[in-house]
Amino acid sequence: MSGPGALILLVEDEPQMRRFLRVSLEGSGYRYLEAATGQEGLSLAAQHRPDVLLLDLGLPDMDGLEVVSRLREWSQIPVIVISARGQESDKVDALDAGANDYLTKPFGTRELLARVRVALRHANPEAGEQPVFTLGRWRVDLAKRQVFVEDQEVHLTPLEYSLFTTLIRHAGKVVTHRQLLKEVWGGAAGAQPLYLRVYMTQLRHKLEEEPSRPRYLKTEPGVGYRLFLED
Amino acid sequence: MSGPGALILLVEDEPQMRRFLRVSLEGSGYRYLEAATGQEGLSLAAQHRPDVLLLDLGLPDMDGLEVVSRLREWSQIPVIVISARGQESDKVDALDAGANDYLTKPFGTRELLARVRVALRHANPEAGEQPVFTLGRWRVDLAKRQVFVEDQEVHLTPLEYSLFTTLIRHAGKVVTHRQLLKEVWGGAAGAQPLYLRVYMTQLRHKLEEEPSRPRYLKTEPGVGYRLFLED
DNA sequence: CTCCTTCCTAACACTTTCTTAACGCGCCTT
DNA sequence: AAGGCGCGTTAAGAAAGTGTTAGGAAGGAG
Repeated sequence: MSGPGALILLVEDEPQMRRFLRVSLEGSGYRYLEAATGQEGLSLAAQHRPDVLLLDLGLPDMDGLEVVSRLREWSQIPVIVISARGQESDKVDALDAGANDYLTKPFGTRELLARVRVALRHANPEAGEQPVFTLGRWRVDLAKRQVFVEDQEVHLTPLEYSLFTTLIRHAGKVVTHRQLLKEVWGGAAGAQPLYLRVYMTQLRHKLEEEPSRPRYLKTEPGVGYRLFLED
Repeated sequence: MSGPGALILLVEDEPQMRRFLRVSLEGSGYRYLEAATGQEGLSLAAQHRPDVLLLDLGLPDMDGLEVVSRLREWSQIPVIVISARGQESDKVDALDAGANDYLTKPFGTRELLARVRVALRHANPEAGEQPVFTLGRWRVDLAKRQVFVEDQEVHLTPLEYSLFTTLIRHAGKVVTHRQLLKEVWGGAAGAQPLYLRVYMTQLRHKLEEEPSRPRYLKTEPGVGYRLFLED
């Protein structure tokens, strides 16, 4: 997760500051977690693997620097330190302990958010493994929006692709007619079960070896369709 | 190269500041390069691939922000901006343009060095970035903004070039209409899908052998466009 | 100011995709 | 065995999306 919806963990003991940052971060579309102590912060970081950690140095239970170095024992999560201490030696120590950035209070919200964006940008230079779905002779590269059968690319129209990936998302499970129509054609009205039959036929012709006796794109009579995982 | 011996490029027009930083950096064991203008800085960056770039925003020949975004067209080299301007909006703009850090003059040497160490620590292990992209008969020098077909230079207008390099950045993947309009025309409103059709036509005429049956600049109907990598 | 480049816009031809209808087949019920 | 039902299949028209061209507006350079 790198764009909006990224998870930010704030470790800060001052309630007023927490409330302020919470509003700023949630208002910018980030998911948000908070801890009031270093112990709690480390434990939450381990549990939830946030995308960025905002760390106040002045914590009651342990030194902020220790939080950073403990975290760095197992994680490369970007850490932005926010601190009232503006001494150069404080900054140097924090940065050398493993922090990625150091912001002195008071600071502007917009600068903080910009630095969070930098951290997120840096966090995954496409580190996230590309989502590729494979099944039998099929390979689907969700990122590139490409479908291969026996390493031969097959072109799918937008609706075909949408229908197919919807089944992939629910791979193995039955997806009802209603659910498919909703997810592929959008909640709007007008979508008829007939569409499903037409497009399932087309998908089978493009993807199945024997379209008339499908191996993976199975019909569940009276209920819906299912992408069969077993062989 | 990431530890001592790393190469630092300083882009700064003020001789006094240059001398000062040179002493600090060389004294810390870094290899050192300098440029007095944005143009020279970009060119040196392309030639020598420094591990970190220190950039003064107040350059005589071009805006510092433009240096960053030009650089980001082909390189992920960490950029630390050093500037006399301390306004929050300056910081936000620079960071959003692609800078990794922002330091306001005057600053302490030790803090600068600590931030350089952070940048180096972060340095991309995946050094595979090339300022030159080649595909079939095409060669694109991202640093110099030059495009060649069969070693013959082809002139692209700014928008054509931007559209082309956007597709290159996402080479192989489908780029949606929305995304292209956002990245090429800027988030602002008014951008219409019609623009894409017009400029794709022009690109194809300038770059493709058979513009009406493109080999690389493919359309994904209803979705977007894709720079096709396979043959 | 004029020339030149680049960008935006509109019109029209064309292609792909979507929707719709008709028909065939097998299964179950009566 | 006949009829109803659900699903698969096919094809054709409608709709949506795309390619192409050209001309005028806007902006910058000399």
